Amino acid sequence: MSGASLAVSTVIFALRSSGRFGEDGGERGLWLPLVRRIREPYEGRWALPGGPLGESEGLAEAATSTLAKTTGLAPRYLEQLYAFGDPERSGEQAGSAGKPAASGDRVVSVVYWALVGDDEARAARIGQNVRWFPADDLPALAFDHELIVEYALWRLRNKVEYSRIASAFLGATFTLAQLREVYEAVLGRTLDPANFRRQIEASGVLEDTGEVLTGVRHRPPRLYRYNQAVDLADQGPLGRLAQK
Amino acid sequence: MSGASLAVSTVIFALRSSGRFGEDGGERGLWLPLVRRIREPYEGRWALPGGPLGESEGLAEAATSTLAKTTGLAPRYLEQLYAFGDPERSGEQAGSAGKPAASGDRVVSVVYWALVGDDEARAARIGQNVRWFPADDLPALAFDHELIVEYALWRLRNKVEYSRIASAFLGATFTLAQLREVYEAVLGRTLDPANFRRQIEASGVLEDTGEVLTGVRHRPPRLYRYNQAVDLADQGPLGRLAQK
DNA sequence: CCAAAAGTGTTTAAGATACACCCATGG
DNA sequence: CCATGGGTGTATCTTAAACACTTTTGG
Repeated sequence: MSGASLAVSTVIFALRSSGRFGEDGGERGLWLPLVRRIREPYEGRWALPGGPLGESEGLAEAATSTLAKTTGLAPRYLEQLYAFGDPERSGEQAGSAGKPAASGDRVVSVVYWALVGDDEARAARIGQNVRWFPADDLPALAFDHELIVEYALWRLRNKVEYSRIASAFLGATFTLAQLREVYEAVLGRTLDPANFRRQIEASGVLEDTGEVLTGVRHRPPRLYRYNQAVDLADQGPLGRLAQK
Repeated sequence: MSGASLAVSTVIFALRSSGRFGEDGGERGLWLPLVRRIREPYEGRWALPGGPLGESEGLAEAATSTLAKTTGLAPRYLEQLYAFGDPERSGEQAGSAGKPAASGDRVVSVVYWALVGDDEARAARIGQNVRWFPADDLPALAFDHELIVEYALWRLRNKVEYSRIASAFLGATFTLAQLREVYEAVLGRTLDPANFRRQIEASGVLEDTGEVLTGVRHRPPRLYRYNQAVDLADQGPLGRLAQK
């Protein structure tokens, strides 16, 4: 009936220090895992993890299972990005040295984007054909995956400014400085600590745990947690559907 | 390979006076065309227009062709809304008297939303099983289409505030009052004419045509057109892809 | 001249930004 | 007591909202 087969792919973001992945220190930045293609088309190129949609699987469910298979992680946040379905998107890319696909295999990809926690990503099991890359320094990708990653980054940077998704990169409790560092890394610019504090407090998304973080060689910062009543990401009527 | 067939549906919005469709006068409001289902499941119920994805058709292309088949219209604006693919979404709805679907026919729907012009919608050819309904007073719909329409309305109302999509409801040139009426109808509240003028002027999306609209029994208003250089709807990296 | 909507000006309030300054802890 | 980041106060700038007022047409 339908003229296309259906796949689900996921853009997975983690926030890590910019040295080698798994080490501490240095600037924090966004990283994402890619898988190396072992078949034509684009054999040998890096691509977004994904796979065909299972018979009785929901779309978000398929994205979650891809994420688990690739990294062994569960997403802290998951949202649909876009459905890509141009007939030519499996073919050659302009200016690319990649091998063009044989035509006839039409694939529509429903793409999700996910955020995983800092600590969890560190412990992520990594397979033979899986590697993490800095989001701002990617190799040439298969298919139209470069456009997809670019769009996912754009969505993430927009959304971090009007929702509380930044919390997905952190643990259950955190200091305002840690939260601010997430914002700074995602947005790529520094923020005034004083004004950041006021903005977050005014938004009402934080709760004071009453505890402080000790062991630092300066005044101990308070620990906060996110207010459960505030939705992780405002998606309107889709809210109940998105994070079930 | 894939366990689901693929369909493309479209939520089509027109802005019309709230009397009977095709007449003048009264409040302006959003209307949308629905088609009556002539087969199980949900036979006799109203549903969003749509159909299976053609073999060599792009997703947006399929949405446009559905729109043409249903209303004879070309969209002034078209954007992907969401891909719906829960395995149970073809089944019965809670509290509904509709007939549940036979299971086994899994359908993933990529849904688009479209805006059509006032004047064009008036001349739209209407088929036997197609009827326009006010967006705020819909009958019970088939499948999960009520949720889909609700989400489309939410997106439209959000987007009208930070993009220039309102122009899609108007002709090539228009007065500020006409533009304001579009905003008021979509948002469902009145806006201060003085402040509206300043906001729009400050945003830089309008160009003065130098002409005025005559024949009104008060001071003739200026006619404006939209600045081509400003993108119709900011979709970031997808901009080039969205309106091609 | 009058009604009606176009268009301008002004006042006020709210929000964002910049930055000075005090606080509390480890060493 | 000093260095360091946590946390507070405040002056300033920008933007949005409310609303009085002037302008220009048709009747």
